[in-house]
Amino acid sequence: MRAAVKVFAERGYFAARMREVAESARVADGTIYLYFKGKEDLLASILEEHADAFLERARRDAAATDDPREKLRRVVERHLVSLENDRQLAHVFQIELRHTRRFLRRVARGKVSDYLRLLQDIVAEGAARGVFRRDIPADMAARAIFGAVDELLTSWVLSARPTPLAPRVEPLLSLFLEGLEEREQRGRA
Amino acid sequence: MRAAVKVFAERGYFAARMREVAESARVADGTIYLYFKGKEDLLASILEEHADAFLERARRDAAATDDPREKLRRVVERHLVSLENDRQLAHVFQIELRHTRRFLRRVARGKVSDYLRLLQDIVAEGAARGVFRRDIPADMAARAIFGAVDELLTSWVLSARPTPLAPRVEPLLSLFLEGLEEREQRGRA
Amino acid sequence: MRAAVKVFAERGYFAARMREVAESARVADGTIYLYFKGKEDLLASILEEHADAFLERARRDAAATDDPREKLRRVVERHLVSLENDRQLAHVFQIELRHTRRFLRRVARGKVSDYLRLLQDIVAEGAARGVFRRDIPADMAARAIFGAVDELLTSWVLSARPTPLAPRVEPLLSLFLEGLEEREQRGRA
Amino acid sequence: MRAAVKVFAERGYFAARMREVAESARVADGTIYLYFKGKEDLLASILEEHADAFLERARRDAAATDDPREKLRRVVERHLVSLENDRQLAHVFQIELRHTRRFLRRVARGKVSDYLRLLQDIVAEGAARGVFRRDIPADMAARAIFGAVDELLTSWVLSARPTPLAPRVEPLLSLFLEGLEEREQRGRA
DNA sequence: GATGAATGAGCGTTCATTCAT
DNA sequence: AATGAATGAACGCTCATTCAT
Repeated sequence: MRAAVKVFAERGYFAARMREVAESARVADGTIYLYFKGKEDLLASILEEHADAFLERARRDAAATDDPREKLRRVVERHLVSLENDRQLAHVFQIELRHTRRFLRRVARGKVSDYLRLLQDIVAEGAARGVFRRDIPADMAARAIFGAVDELLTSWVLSARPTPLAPRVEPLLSLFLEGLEEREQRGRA
Repeated sequence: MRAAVKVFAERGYFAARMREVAESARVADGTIYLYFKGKEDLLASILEEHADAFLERARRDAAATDDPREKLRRVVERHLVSLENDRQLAHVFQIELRHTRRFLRRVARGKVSDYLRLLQDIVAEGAARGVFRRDIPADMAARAIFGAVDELLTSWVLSARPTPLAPRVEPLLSLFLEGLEEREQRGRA
Repeated sequence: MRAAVKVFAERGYFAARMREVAESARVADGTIYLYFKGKEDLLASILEEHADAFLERARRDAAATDDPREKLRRVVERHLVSLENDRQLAHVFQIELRHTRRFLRRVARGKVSDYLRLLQDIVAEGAARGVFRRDIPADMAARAIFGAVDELLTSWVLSARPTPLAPRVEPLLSLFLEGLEEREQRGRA
Repeated sequence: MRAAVKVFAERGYFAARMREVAESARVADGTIYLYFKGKEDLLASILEEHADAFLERARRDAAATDDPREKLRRVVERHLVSLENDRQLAHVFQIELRHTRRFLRRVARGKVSDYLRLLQDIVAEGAARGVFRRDIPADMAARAIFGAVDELLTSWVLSARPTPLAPRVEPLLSLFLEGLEEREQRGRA
């Protein structure tokens, strides 16, 4: 699977040949099919494995603090840092995972939904506690945050000379938080 | 080209057959090649035509007002409404345009850059005028806004029962603007 | 199709490569698929074309005489001579057409049924006219004759130094006719 | 081997997977190769085992009587009944054994030759004794009889609702014998 | 300009067989 | 003897593109 991430990142999913994946993994062509149903299943498995692990960690990060603002910060940081640490995986996640409509709809979007729900819950919780504005729909806020982070990562992946992502967390969060906070919270922020 | 949008939207770029496009356009297979270099050029041409038209309109929208906040509002609204009015085109823009790395990098991202520059200029102008915060990098703000709108559109395209997009403009703008504004502006907002 | 008969006869259906067929026909690989659905359809088409033509001629041969014994003679002769004149086709008919159960049952046997019916009708007519015995079921007699001819052809196809088939018609017919004839006919035969 | 007969009969030789045979025999994939050289050898072994046993019994049947007509009757009956009692085996014999030219020529036809020789010897003996006609070549008569029985069996195997084969022996024999017998014998028959 | 018959390169996957354990 | 994970050769078919008409 590591070999597949490498080959998919280097050549792109469609240009990648199963033979290349096999060679990269130092196994015979057929061996791949003992563990994966086919090329698409290989891609789906990469998603599953890493997305689940990421979601798990993100949920734990969020649970480790009480402040919804801090929860958001940690989740976004986790998102950016996870993929910054593995550029090949980032490539696969930001580009290769979006290839066919069917795949996007059935597989990739399932994981995105889980992630969006996590963000949405944090926002809704903040709204319930009076920390965040109530007039912004939580699902839209979640989607906006995800979209912003996703776009940041895509441009990072596509850029020839990528800049570090960690320093982006603060300004990005600041952008969203200052907007999400209730008036009275602003003095404190 | 209209036929191509239709077929690409219905079947997906890779599943779409040039023959289907030809049939849909009621011409012979070879005729397409009199006007387009090939399948990819067909996709690129769709992008070119609509992206340029959209950018043109968005720039005019922005130029029609002086207030940077209002500029952002009009551009975002133009973006959402343009694609809401043509779901097949939206499909192609949000999904099919992102298929191969090469295409994404060379073609699609070129247009995105132009669009990002428009947003960035508005943000920078706002910052220069003291309407927007100066501590948020304009390019990052532009990317965040584009990412949020893009994600909104993607989920709209993928959703089975899409909700109208126009009502999303206000809350989305509010989310970003309240965060982007300088402290002293907030009283007024 | 002639090229396919050649290649199938020389290499066998399974060992035959579509590329070989294409080369033999001096067309590109893909061209075959403009006229045939696939490899199996190519085989089926060979059968259809020749079996129908043979049946047509056999029926005409039979209709050209009134004597059931003579009808049988002409049909059997037509059968043997048709394939003796085209050893490659004979090969395909006797060997390659029997490859998969599904094919045998659905395609090849359909034509055999038509042929058996022709033989059976002749036998039944002879029985009705009192020329042939009535105590031999016509379908069984038809199958026995077909089986005998078929076996003769198979061994001819498989033999390294095949002997002419035409001289076999008389003794074979004699073998069957003497048995099929009513007692009283025998004096004359 | 029993497992192989079952799987070959159910799926066909080519569609049969060695794994299925192994599973059906409740052994591991590799175990088959301890006893058979490969898939084709497995098929050949099935043929060997049953064909030899059949030939043995057929020869004994023939030797048990003196009358060439009775010899033929017993051999044909043995042939039909042997396979009628084991439909899966019959399937393999009538269909699956004829798949590749090489196999047919080298393996299957060897046994057929032995069988033809048995029939031929009976016919020749009958001719020598004056029981059968001398003007019918014994090898052709043998082939005709074999072909008729073979065709009977093939149609029985392919038929969805097979009729019993035993009652076919008498009419079939009658068909051949009446034709084979010398004039003077006919009064007695 | 328009046609559409012909092209032919390109590849995921299967499965009989092997062999280290 | 038995296992079963690993092997890797082998191939039918698709479809974007071309070009003679």
